[in-house]
Amino acid sequence: MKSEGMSDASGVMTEEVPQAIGKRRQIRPRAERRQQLIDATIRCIAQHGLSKVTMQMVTSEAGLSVGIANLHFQSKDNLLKETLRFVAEEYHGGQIEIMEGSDIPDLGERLDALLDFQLGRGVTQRQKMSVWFAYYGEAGARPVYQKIVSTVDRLAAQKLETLFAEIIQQGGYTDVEARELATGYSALIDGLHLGLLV
Amino acid sequence: MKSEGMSDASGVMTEEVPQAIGKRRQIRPRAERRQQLIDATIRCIAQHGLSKVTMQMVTSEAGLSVGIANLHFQSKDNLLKETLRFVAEEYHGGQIEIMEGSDIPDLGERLDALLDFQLGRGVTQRQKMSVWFAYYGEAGARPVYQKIVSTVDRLAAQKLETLFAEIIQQGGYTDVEARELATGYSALIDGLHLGLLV
DNA sequence: ACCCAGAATGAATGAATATTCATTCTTTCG
DNA sequence: CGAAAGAATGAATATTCATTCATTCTGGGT
Repeated sequence: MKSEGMSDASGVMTEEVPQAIGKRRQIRPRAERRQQLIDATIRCIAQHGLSKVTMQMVTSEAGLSVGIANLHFQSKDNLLKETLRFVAEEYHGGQIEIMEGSDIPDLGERLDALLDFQLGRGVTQRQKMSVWFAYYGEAGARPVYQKIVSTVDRLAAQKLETLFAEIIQQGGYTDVEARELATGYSALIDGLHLGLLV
Repeated sequence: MKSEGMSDASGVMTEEVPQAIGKRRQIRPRAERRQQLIDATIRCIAQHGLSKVTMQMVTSEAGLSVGIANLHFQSKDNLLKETLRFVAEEYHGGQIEIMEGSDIPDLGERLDALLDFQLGRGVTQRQKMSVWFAYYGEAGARPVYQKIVSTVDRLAAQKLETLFAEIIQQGGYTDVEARELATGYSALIDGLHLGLLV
């Protein structure tokens, strides 16, 4: 090892390197840095594709140094896994909150709110969707991803089925199975999202 | 450069390496080798995921030497691009053939045949689907993929809309838009495929 | 003011992997 | 048969990238 005491070897021009103004090293709590890195990862996946993401890319997108991702996430694999977990939980968490939220009493309106949430646009939403499908593409080959996605997926499907069941009961409809309705609805939404990506 | 004339430096034990019996070098036409490599690529993507595929992996899956992929496809990127093109064209080509095939006169039956084709199982079909979605995940970030997919997609959508229009006319239905029906149908099928992957 | 725990940095390292190309092998055609 | 064309091989090379870790820095506690 031994790294030649260089930095500032000149003794002159010790002006902190003029570059980007006020870029002092900042110390922040662990949780905050983790989130910062996950957000950067999402943007990178959306912009370059899961298979082209590198640690350099993510850390510089976050405005931090290369080593920091390993410091907080141990490995690249783990960073990607945690990023998927975050997106999955946020997406499905949002849905579940709407579905069981008692702040919207009318069931029909609740369904509308759900649709709004699922199809609502905005850069962020679009980026999250890119990430979501990037992982879907790898899920077949990676049990870890599959587990994360399916766990959270199943829960949302459950809630959706319940919502449909309530609507069916309240409206006195017949000839409709809540289960099938929920499956079809989910598939339709997923398919529409896919269409938006291309 | 300069490669030190070594090979067989020992001078003894020059027994052709007994390994796998009868593995003589085979010379085949360009087109055949290309297809062989594309098929191997599909299997590799389905099994390991797009981001983990390596040239070693693909060529050895094909039972050939490392260099051959670059010989026939110039680069890895190109091999992947051509693989996507193949899957896209096969999948949509199959659909289109069914939709405009005059060998099934009844329109309803034709729709059934389409469904069969789209949801029909089998290892191969499943592998192709994995590949399909792996690329979808990257499509947002890669104009090249997006172009291939959307071109072929648009064509199939067109044909599907026509089929629905015919059915609507023949059945004398009203209150239905062929365009919307086609969009919904496609989204539903895509969504169901996604569900199958997890 | 001084200390130090822990946060952050980034040059260096090494492993993984795409690509090249000199050489070897097959087949075809005169 | 002999030579030429070009297909195939795989060791060597070049590149890209994750990961490590010695060093530097920061801010709170005394």
